[in-house]
Amino acid sequence: MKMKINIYDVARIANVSTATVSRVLNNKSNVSPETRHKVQEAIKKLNYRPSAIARGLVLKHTKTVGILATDITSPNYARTACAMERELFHIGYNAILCNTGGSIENNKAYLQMLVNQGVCGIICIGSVFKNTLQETLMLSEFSHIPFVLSHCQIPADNTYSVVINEKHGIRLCVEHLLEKGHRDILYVKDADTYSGERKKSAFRENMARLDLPINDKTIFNTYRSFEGGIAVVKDILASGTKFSAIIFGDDITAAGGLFALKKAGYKIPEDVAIIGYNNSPASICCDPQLTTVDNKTDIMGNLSVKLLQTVLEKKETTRLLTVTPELVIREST
Amino acid sequence: MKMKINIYDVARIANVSTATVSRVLNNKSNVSPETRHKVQEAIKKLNYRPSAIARGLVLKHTKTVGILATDITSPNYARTACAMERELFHIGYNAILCNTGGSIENNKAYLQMLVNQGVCGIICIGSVFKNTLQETLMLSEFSHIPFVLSHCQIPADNTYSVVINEKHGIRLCVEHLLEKGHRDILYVKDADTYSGERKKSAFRENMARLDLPINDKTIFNTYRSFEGGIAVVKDILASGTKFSAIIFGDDITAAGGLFALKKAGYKIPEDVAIIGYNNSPASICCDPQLTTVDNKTDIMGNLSVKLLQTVLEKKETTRLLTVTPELVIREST
DNA sequence: TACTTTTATGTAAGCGTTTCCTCTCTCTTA
DNA sequence: TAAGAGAGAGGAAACGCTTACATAAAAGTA
Repeated sequence: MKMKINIYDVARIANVSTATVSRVLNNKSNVSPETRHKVQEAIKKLNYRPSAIARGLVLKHTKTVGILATDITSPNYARTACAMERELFHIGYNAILCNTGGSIENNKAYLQMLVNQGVCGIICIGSVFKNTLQETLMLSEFSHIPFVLSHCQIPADNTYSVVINEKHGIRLCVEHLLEKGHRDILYVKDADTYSGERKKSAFRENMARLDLPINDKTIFNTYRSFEGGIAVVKDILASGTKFSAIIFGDDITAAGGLFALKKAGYKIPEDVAIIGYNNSPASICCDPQLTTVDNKTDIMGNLSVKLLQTVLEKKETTRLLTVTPELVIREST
Repeated sequence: MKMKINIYDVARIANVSTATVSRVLNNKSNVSPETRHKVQEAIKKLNYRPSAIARGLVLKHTKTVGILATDITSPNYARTACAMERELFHIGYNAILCNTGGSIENNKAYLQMLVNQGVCGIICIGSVFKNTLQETLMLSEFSHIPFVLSHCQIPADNTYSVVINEKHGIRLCVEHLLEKGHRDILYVKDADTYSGERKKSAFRENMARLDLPINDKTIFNTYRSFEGGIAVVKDILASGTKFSAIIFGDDITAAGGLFALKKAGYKIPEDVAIIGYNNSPASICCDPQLTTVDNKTDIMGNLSVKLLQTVLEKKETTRLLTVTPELVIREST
């Protein structure tokens, strides 16, 4: 019993050579309409599907791209990864998912694995990758394959970036709070990533630009989680800093902060206004619902794929795409 | 300039045949220790990595498995998919991610694509697949590859299942509420899936078993979302049904319900107790925090992969694994 | 009409592995 | 000492495709 139909079977049935079958398969010219039709009939009759593996072997690459993420459990990354995969499938590619967990060794192992699999491109989600990639990408074994970096930039010939304008996101927050009459605004940084750093400095700049008070007691640090939010509010209250609004680096941290502030007797938004970041599902479940910044992560995913596509088609393209976040105003401000 | 090192290069440097290199690569016997060592040195020296594609061609399959999900944007699925991918990588496989969006055509297209890619197994997350798969899997083109179904069962030779005991999950909810003194318990079904159906009937059974009132006004329907939760609470209040507790099919729906009840002047949990389902990040952000059921989705992911692995190794194995959910008691009850 | 060009098709090599088969050499054993 | 067994290694085919090259027929050109 024959396991799988191959191109020879089709050639035999259609009474042509395998070269011809291959030509119709790949929509090459130089095939007469009648022959083309004959071949297509044979394909249909046999229900033939070309083996992506065999094709990959001769072409030295497959229509596959690797998606490297630290952890798609995080809602933003999940949204991005999902959008990417959809778009990839739509244009005939498929996606190998890699959750590196942020470890450098894993990262390298994954990259290695991806090139062995013959991926034609790699997309990285998240700014954590900057560290690893910076050095790794210089290695010759990766230099031939294009990288699209979502959320970070690296000066290497084979990298392209899609970034979010965090500066603008923070600016929207600060200006919104100012409009609402707040002047004593705090910022909570909850991640040691490049993106976290950029948001923090954007906060500084905007506060300075608008002549709002800014010093070493207006920025607090914690870790991204509900508990991290609770902890930082404790710090804030203990510090005795004067404040009427807090911007958090992420919704989940904001949710924890909100929780703690309410427990401490503050009314939100009357006593203190709160803004989260990332517009995650949780932000809507808070009471009051969180004002937050939507990072358009799905759009970033789509754009990343489209960028990669134009690179793969060897078309002229820009190396950097910037998307603009939006403020989602809800009850907490 | 040579693009990539191949097995011939290694053979040449080690002064052996490619057959021998292949044997050490695959840890076959019949290689003398000295030869093995020579080859390993050559591999290290050249930094050689065998091509997964070429290997795939001769083996007719790659160390790749497809993960079919409707939408990994949903926190549970993301958690499962993430756990699966981690475990797969750990045992040397990689994962092709597929977000079908629930459409039957997509589903078939994805399956087709996966077999063309030579995956050695497919894991499906979610009970939606039952419909499509039931018929599709009978097709001979899929019969040779093993399927692991997370969340559903299908009577086909090449399928294996990992399911969650929803019955038990619901039982925990009802008994917990009964302990708290509730008798008038409502159930909100928010998904037309097999799993949704099972939870609903489990609710019926448990209410009956415990002699609690159950009729056509104790079960309500809506769609899974914050808004769906708001809408169903409106329905419930309009129906005039007597109730002191509500179990929702999902946290996000519960969050919407909670929101609506508070707006309507109910105190939670004093006036009415609420239980969600799935232990999603959002459940912790609600005020009061939601009591919910943890589906152990990461464990399900791990088990799915392990099940697949034993199948691939042709070892004897059970066709069905059941995991037991846990009640997470928080403030809303 | 005789030529060049274009179009349609076939032949066969090659992509990088694995593995079956063969061969040689050494070690047993009668 | 000769035959047989077993271990270690190599030769070469096979996996299913693409494509450079070759060839033949058709079409265009003068």
